[in-house]
Amino acid sequence: MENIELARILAETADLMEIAAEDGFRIRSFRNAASVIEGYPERVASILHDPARKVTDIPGIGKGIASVLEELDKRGSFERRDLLLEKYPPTALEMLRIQGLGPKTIALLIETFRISTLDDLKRLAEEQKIRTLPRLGAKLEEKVLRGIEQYRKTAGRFLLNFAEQIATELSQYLRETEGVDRVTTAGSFRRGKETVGDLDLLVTGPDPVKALDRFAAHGKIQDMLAKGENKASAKVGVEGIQVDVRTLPTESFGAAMQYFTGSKEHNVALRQRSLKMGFTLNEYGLFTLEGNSRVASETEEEIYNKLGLAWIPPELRENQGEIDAAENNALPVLLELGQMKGDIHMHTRESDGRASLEEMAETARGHGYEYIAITDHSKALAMANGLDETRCIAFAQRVRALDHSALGIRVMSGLECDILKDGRMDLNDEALSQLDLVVASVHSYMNLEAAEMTDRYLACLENPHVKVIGHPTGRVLLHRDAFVYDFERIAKAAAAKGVAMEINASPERLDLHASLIRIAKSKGCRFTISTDAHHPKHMANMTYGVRMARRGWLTQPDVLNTLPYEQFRKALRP
DNA sequence: GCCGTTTTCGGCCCGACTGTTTTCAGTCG
Repeated sequence: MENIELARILAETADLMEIAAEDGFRIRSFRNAASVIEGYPERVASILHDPARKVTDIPGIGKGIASVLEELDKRGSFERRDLLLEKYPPTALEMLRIQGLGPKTIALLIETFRISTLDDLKRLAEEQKIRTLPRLGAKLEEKVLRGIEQYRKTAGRFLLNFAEQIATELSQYLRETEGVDRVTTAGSFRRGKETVGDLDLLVTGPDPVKALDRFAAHGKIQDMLAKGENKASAKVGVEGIQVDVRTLPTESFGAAMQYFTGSKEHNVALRQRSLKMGFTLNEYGLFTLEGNSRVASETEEEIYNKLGLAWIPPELRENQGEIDAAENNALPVLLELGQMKGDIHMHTRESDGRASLEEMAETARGHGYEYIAITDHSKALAMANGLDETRCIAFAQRVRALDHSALGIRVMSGLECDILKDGRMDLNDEALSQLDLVVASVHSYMNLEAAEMTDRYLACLENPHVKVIGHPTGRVLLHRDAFVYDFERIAKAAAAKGVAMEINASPERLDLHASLIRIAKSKGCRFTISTDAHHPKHMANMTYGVRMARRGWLTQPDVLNTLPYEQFRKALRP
């Protein structure tokens, strides 16, 4: 079992334990173990199998969790979890995802009404049964109905990092098939969309059909939906992500890539263009309307070129002006991951990070960065152990003392400072003035009316110490919608003040999303891309932020942290 | 359940909001 799966099962068990009202500290230990394992640089299962090693050497793993891990490794579950699942339906875990419902209410609802599905829950709310229970009322019923709707809207989609893990694993596996040359990912994953509904894998080679048999034999296949000569579909893993594998003759590889990468809108526009030019385009190639002879099919470049277009990077294929740009040779030279010179939003153990500043600096060096900024939370985020003025100043001094010589990389002393309800900063100007970089973020009062939220951001921009707006819309993918406010106005004001907009690269956020990036750019904004890393491992998420920037048509000069250190400092709001 | 020790127990992170209450339990971050 992979680390991420072990982690997921431990975290889910913690959820069930919470519903069962077990000891809070024990629950926290399970959660902590899950997060440690998720971020552990080595395969925990390998340590379990190595008699010379002990999992209890991993901090956060003691005797109890060690035996749980052993049982998990052997049979995929463990006794405590089995007992909990007997008592509560697995859908109880889904109910926890509904905003406004917590473990106590869920336990009460399950015990009182014996409900087991989300539909049952929905019916309870509609029939106004929830309000018959003590301390629960009409407002909660409304909230539950809204919450179920939101949950259903996002179910069946997966985060980019999860999709990437499955795609990488299956591609490597299929590539080992005899007769297979090439396995590539198409679809929304290739376009870098922030969430992915299903994965499309394209297989070519002299004898690609064997790949379908091999796919069907993979241990993670839960449910084989279809399998024929050219295509197989299956639900994969406990999460049930749908994976489609298609086999293709080598000569139609380019056409298939083009066709299955999409988007649908881009392809429709491209096919219309083909018809006008006397061609027809499908997944096998570009053909003449008269005589049906093949014009192009082996590579995407060929197809685009025959249609009078420059090759269009997948991230732009949304029919949002890219076809015109390709026709006029006006496509942007998109930002590349290798151009990033620093990561300037990250946390350490000083607030809610999991590593020391030295460890973060070392990992950043490994990524080849010239500089980083340490931006721990401010005091309003009490649960994250946020810094007050005194701690902030002391920590900044410590960072300064270590910068450069001791850490081998430029380290800026920064802060992710909360924007209070009225737009004031959480820490006073005296403390903020001592810092190299203040990222201002909203973490509270997220449901303000649009006008009030707009005023809040406008007020925040007035503070001269604010250099970057962190995760500007607050969205959490598959979980929480973006804040509602006048984004154009804020973007314009930020551009005028020289405040950069962050593209938060965390796969849970990917905030800003592409259309807002384009709006902000059109208003004159510049950007930073940062991972918001709470663990050294998270610094690798930069790739997702860059993909999002590419979807927003950004080029190297748009992004401040592509600049060398001195220039970066000068480019920040003065 | 983990950890650290003044080492086999006792501490472990908590402030604020919401909706229901009329003093607070549950949820969220």
